[in-house]
Amino acid sequence: AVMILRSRFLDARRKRRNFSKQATEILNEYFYSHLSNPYPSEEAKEELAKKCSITVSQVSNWFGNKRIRYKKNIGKFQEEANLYAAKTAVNAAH
Amino acid sequence: TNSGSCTSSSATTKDGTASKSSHSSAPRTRKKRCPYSKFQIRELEREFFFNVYINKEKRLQLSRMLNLTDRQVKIWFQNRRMKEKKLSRDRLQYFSGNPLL
DNA sequence: GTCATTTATCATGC
DNA sequence: GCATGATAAATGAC
Repeated sequence: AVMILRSRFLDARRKRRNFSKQATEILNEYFYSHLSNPYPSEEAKEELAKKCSITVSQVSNWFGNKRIRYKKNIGKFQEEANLYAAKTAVNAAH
Repeated sequence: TNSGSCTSSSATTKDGTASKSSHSSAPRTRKKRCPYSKFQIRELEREFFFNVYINKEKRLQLSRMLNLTDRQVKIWFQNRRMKEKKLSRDRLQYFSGNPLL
């Protein structure tokens, strides 16, 4: 039984599973509303992790990947950026 | 799988003193990340298992054997310790909320 | 020394 | 076939 858990843990790490739609939504909202400084504090990471039902490490991974991939091709993310910019604007109005 | 593309030499030749020039901002090109070979990893892991912190002496010896710089070996051990710490954290989290225990 | 990070690479999802 | 999450070298703050 222990061996089963152990092996399950070992391959559960690199086996990739996409995050839920809601989780990606939450992460993107934070990223594009902090585009000038997309570096969440440790506390912010914990809160995001809780809201997204993922680990803090996964939040760090997501922001690391997002920052570099956004920087490398801003044009590709322009549409996405506008989308979330509008979304946060609406939220602010409420 | 990768062979000779990354082995030693590239930036190590005479490092530094290139001072010459590159005026003001010398954003010295970040060394390209080159994955280590299976053999290099095996030897590094062997030594890590033996001792999580490596001597300067063994470090030099190992770097020569693996055709890496001392700095690379030093950095590898630092990263490896961080990996071990993260593995511990993940194990704890993974097995903590487990219904079968 | 640790540790967050950058960057390229790896492995998978679809 | 790329998008995406995780990991592996490399840097820099402290």
